[in-house]
Amino acid sequence: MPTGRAPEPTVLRLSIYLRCLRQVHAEGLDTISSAGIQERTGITAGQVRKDLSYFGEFGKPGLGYAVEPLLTRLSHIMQLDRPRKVVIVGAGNLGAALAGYQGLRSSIFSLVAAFDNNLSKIGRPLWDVEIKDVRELPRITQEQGVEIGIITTPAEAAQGVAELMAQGGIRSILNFSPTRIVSPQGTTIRNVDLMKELEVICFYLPKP
Amino acid sequence: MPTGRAPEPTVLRLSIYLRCLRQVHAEGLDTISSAGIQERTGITAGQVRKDLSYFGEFGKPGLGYAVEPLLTRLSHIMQLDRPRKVVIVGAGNLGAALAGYQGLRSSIFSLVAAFDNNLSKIGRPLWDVEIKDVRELPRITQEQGVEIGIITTPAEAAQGVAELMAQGGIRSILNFSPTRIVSPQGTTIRNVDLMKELEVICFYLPKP
DNA sequence: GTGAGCTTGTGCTTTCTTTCACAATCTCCA
DNA sequence: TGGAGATTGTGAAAGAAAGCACAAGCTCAC
Repeated sequence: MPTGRAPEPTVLRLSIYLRCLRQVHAEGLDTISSAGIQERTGITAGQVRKDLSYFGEFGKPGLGYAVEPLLTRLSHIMQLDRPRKVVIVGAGNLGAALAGYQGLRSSIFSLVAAFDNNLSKIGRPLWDVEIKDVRELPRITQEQGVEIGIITTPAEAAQGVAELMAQGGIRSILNFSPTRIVSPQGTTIRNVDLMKELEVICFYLPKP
Repeated sequence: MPTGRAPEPTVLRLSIYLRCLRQVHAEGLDTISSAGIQERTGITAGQVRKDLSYFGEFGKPGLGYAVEPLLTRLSHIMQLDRPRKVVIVGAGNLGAALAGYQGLRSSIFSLVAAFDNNLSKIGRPLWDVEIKDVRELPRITQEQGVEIGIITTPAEAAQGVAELMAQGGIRSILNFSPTRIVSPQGTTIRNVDLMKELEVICFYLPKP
């Protein structure tokens, strides 16, 4: 097991391995080799082995990896082995769509509230939660022990929301707004930028 | 100007520069330095200069970059200088949210249709387009010259949809379904994996 | 018990990115 | 016109990630 901590690209792939393992497990297989993972994920076998080796020795030579134990270990490493509460700020189209997402009603994630600053939305139901005033965010997230925040507001509001979240004890933020947020002290931010993806895809369109 | 083509990380940043430049332009500035871009985007000035240098010499020493010309040049490089037609397949929550996205009704992108395979959805309106039978996709995209496809179906359907898209002449695909798609010959795929983002964010939660 | 056959973990090599630093170039004001 | 000040473009160095190849280890059939 290497000494330093895993590089970011490895962490991104961990989530892919996890999905693969869940599927393999559902299919009833007990064991899978790095070559088998390559076949299902497209990630080369060598890469798989190197990635996993950052966290320990999980495989048996000649046999491969035992699916269930590896699933358990990886879930633990990814900190997906206990429930996490999530809030969404910005009850527009995207916010509403994400709020309805089944992945936020799983054994791991649960959506506890949605927030907006638009008075005509506040108080209304959104799927199975109620839209609350964003000014209540710090109090509510603190009280409920919310750890993850999702931002789906317009760009102008994003920085302020991130700060409210930090104030409310949220440590990890997923930002869908098309702007850079300067991380409040102690928080991690990941950006998902739909417009960027759309533009980048154009770059790769065949040149005339 | 370096000979080879730009590395992928550079292309991703190009889109960020573009957004920054649009904003700076809207503010009425004529000129911006790499340091100025760093201030607004967080990308280091040296990185900015190197990225841009892959495509030409756009700046003037002592002055910086002329905003409008650079905007034009970058738009051209990203192939964002002419309209692109887009279709969405999968009229669920996420598909519907994306279909309503203003960015798909801009001077560059226009949404021409949404598709689904669910009979109860086919024929219904979705914002300003109609939901059509996915089996009509190849014909319609071919006729209309659609270049970009967005997949928001469940995982099981994604591969088949990608193939229909390829058949309909689509060359670039944005895949939101939580699965790996094997690119049909001649198409580029970019994946946006929401569940993955959510899981990865957990990894970065402070360890207890 | 033993050997054939897989498959892992990992050091080494190669490739890809980022950072650094500075000569060259341009502007602008006196 | 000339010189101070700013800022670029880029080669060279450092750093990060991916690919490779193989010794070591495990299994299983006979």
